[in-house]
Amino acid sequence: MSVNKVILVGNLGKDPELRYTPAGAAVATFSLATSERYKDKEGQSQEKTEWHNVVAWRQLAEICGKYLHKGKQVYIEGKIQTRSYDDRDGNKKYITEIVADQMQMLGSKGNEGGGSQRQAEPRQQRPAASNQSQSTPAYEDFADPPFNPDDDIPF
Amino acid sequence: MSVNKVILVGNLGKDPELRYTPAGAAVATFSLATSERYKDKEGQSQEKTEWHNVVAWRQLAEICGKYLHKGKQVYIEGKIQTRSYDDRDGNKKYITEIVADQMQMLGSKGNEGGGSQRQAEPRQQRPAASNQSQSTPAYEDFADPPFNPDDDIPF
Amino acid sequence: MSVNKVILVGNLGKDPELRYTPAGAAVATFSLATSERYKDKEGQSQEKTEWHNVVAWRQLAEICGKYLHKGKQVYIEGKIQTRSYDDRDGNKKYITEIVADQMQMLGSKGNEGGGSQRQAEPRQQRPAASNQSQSTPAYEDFADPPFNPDDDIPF
Amino acid sequence: MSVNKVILVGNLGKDPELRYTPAGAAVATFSLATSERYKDKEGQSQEKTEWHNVVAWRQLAEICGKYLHKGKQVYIEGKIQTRSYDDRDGNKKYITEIVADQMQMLGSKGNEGGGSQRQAEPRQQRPAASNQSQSTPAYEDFADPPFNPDDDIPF
DNA sequence: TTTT
DNA sequence: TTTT
Repeated sequence: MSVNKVILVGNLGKDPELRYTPAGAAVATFSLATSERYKDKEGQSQEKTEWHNVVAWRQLAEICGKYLHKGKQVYIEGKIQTRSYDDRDGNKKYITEIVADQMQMLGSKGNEGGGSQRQAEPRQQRPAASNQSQSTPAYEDFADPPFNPDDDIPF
Repeated sequence: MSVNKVILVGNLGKDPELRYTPAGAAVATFSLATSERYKDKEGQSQEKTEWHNVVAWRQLAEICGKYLHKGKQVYIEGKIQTRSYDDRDGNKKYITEIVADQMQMLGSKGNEGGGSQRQAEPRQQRPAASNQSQSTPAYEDFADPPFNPDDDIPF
Repeated sequence: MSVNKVILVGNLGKDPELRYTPAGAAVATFSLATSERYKDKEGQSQEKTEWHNVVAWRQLAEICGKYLHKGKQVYIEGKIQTRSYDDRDGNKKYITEIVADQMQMLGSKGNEGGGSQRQAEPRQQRPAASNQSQSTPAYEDFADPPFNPDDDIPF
Repeated sequence: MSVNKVILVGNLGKDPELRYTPAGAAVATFSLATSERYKDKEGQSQEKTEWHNVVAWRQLAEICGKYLHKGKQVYIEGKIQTRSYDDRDGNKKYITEIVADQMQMLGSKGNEGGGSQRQAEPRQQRPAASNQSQSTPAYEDFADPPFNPDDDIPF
């Protein structure tokens, strides 16, 4: 009896992070920028950027991990989800994420943004150790119903 | 060069809050529940509810303030926006909101939820003094480009 | 590399038609009205109604056939598809349809429109013989890739 | 009380046609391809292309006429509209169009498709005489409420 | 053919 | 805090 749908077209701020749950489920996370032009009070054209935390699971995570990179323009369809976690100081914090269920790469050839990779081939996998995200806090009590990754989430 | 679009169909958890900026711009805020059914590991049907902070401005705010109420089912179209504020303890916090640019009341007659008002007529205006939101922190440094409410935001 | 998405909220003009392909795949069709208010040149408020041909397949078709009825308000998500057929006079005609992949009933209790059934229980199944649609022409050369109903479509 | 929304990401099949109503309102039309991959019965990957007739009005029409061209990838948001007309033989025909209310060019630099123009600058205006669309029939009885172009539509 |  |  309800709808929770998000549609984004934007560019990745960094290469995506691809990790695996202990049970082996792939999870990709990346931040996506959308920007909006507007006129300020002086009539000057300004730009405001919104950063979205995007999460993809399983097969879609693998695809994101392989083919997306910093600067890439993508279409994302998903839902909004807010989860809470405790930071190092024990404060409860909330983070809102977009759980992607569809992704389309846009501007195929030549629109590879400012990223370090520009080829259409899969990005090279970086070692897991250097793969720690700074931006997204760890899931402490995770429960994403549709996918049931019944164990710790690696971010 | 980007798209930031949200589509929600859900029910209001409470009556909306309607306030005015010093410059006279109307602002309505309300929380909207969307829920999702899923099967847990035991195969039991479960429900997970997501709460969305919705903000409407100007004419749309007036309409929301007048016609929406607790339990009402609505269609919302808007964009995702995250702003930061400092809580009482001086900690920087972030809140993600849906800035509505379209609202449609659904299920008109008879689907008035569990709210206190059930008529199609405007809800009675409550005194501004009792109108303080608990749920949404004050805007300290607000800048919503399209609307430019150039002064303090009352929540 | 592309997106084809439709989101509709409207009311059924008639009860849906539920049929089965020779291979046993369920197909539901119904027309859905969306309407728009506008001011004419004289400043009079007018209404313009748009009728959408909606098609649902398989499990979603069964649900539509069982629970939807004339007047019911629904949310539909799907894609636009145009197919051609030859009418009785041998003229090539085109019909644009919305192939639904998600449906949500709205305004649950009390918003059952002007239909003949108002209960939440499944609508009674009518005999297949009386089930011929007037409104949607027969598929002659049908190919809906995702579903591959590899045989004649009964409308 | 209803929603009629379309979201497309696709590529233009030709340069857009830009015309003006007698009253001076700009109208741009173009066809947009979206395509979908699927597996056929033999498990072979196939592609199915859907062509959408897109119409834009006024300022958006001018922008489309100036900056879009064959092959360009765009994001379109709008509504579905079906209108009827009589063809040369006096047969009533129906055409379904997407009336755009938002357009975003995608894949900015380098993703200019197979078109004849590849620069970011405005396309050169072609003489109106050579501007007759083959693909979209003339409006005979046109009434687009929000815009009220109160005269003949040039296609 | 629906609904407000 | 809603709704089914």
